[in-house]
Amino acid sequence: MASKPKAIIWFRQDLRVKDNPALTHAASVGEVLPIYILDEKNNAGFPLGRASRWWLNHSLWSLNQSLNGALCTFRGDPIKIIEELVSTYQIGNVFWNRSYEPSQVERDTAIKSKLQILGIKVESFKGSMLHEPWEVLKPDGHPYRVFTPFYKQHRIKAIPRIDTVDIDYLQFFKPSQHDTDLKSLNLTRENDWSKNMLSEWIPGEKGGEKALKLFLDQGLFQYKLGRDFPERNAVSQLSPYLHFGELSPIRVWNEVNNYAVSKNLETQAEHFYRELVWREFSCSLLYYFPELTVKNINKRFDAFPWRESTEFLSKWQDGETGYPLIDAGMRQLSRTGYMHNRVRMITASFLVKNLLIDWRIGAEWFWDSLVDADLANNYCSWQWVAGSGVDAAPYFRVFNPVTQSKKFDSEAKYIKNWVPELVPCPNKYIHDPSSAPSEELQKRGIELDKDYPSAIVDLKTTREAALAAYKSLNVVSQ
DNA sequence: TGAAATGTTGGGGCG
DNA sequence: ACGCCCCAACATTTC
Repeated sequence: MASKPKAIIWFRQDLRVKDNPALTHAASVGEVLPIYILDEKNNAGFPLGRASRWWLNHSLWSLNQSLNGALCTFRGDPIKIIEELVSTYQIGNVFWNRSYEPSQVERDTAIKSKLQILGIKVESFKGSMLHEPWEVLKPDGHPYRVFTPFYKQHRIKAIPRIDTVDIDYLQFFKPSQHDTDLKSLNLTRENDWSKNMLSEWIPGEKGGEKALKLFLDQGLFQYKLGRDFPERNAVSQLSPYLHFGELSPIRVWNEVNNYAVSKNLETQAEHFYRELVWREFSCSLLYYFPELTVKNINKRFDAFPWRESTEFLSKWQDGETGYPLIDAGMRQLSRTGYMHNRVRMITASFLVKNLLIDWRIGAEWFWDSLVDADLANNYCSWQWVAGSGVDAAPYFRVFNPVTQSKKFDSEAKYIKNWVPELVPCPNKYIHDPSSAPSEELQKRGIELDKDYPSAIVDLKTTREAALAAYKSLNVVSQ
């Protein structure tokens, strides 16, 4: 008896049902086996961080719901697992949406050719990017190294169409001989932190839809200027959904575009597109410069005199630097797996330029802590801040956390939210308590180094030291 | 997707 | 009335 043709959809960073071309194609073949493989070996050097594992766990759970419980999860080497599945259950087709990290590209290429030798039909699709790295190149065929021309080139290209599949018509089959339970992945453990995370986030496709609607309602109209203010709800907070592919960038682009056109918000939207294109730019950079996660793109930085200071590092990580905006950001990160974009730049600048700690160490902390931890975005951004990347911030651009605080959190709402011990502090001193006369703080019941740390470094002298260190590299600047 | 130092200008106080 | 100084406020430059 001839059974129906079967297809595997291998979910990776596309944990959604809507606008998922690999799923659509699998559905068109016949019966579908949706799988996810936790491939920890592939992330050599970059094992999933604790925030990522938490998010992934909930996202897979949510995807399984959307697939009526048909999702099968495995851990181990994808080639072995897929090979075994196709031979055990006579599966003729394997589909996935492409990933672009160097180790993923290498792995997927090997899997594709091995399965093809076995006579399996394998096809991969564009599902995570508006345009893939090889679709946005300079006229001479080389990759862009500067954002603005990349952006211009990117923007003139037509945005791809949205793919749709009606989930009710999907027919699944169960691999009866395997343990495919999500729990066996052991991704996360329940504790106080994870409980709090559940009050902050709704991972998964539905949560993504909700976040997108919220952004259209409350963020987009004030995006251009408002996104600089950490206490205003102007940023999209879509990054984790885009990283895990719970929202497709094509859908996000289209929804924002439709809404912006109907409400005359095109200028605001354009600034949001820039951020989407930064994501694509980072993806392209990592694709063409695969070592940027471990090495300075600008080789002159190899001689940089980084300082080893576990004491400063842990104070930065714990949000105990004595600079309230820095501490607010770092505590938001630890507590919620997220930090507002501007505050990311300021905290990163502080680590690299005021504490002179290697950007790779900061990147590693963010990688572990962020729910939107993304290899390309994270490491490109850190190199950008450090000044060691392509098209990076000039080395002399040192953020002053106190000035930034007064400018972008003038009422200290963000600070008070994350550094509650400073709530009684007078507004005049809250951006830099160490500069306050101690009796002024005592009046409000605050004692430095007891209730809140005094500043761990002096901004002026550390800034000068950073400039001197950078100068010693003879980095060419504008 | 800076900040600080330096330069310039112009109004007001004052002799 | 006038020049001089002071010093914001703003602009430019330098790091």
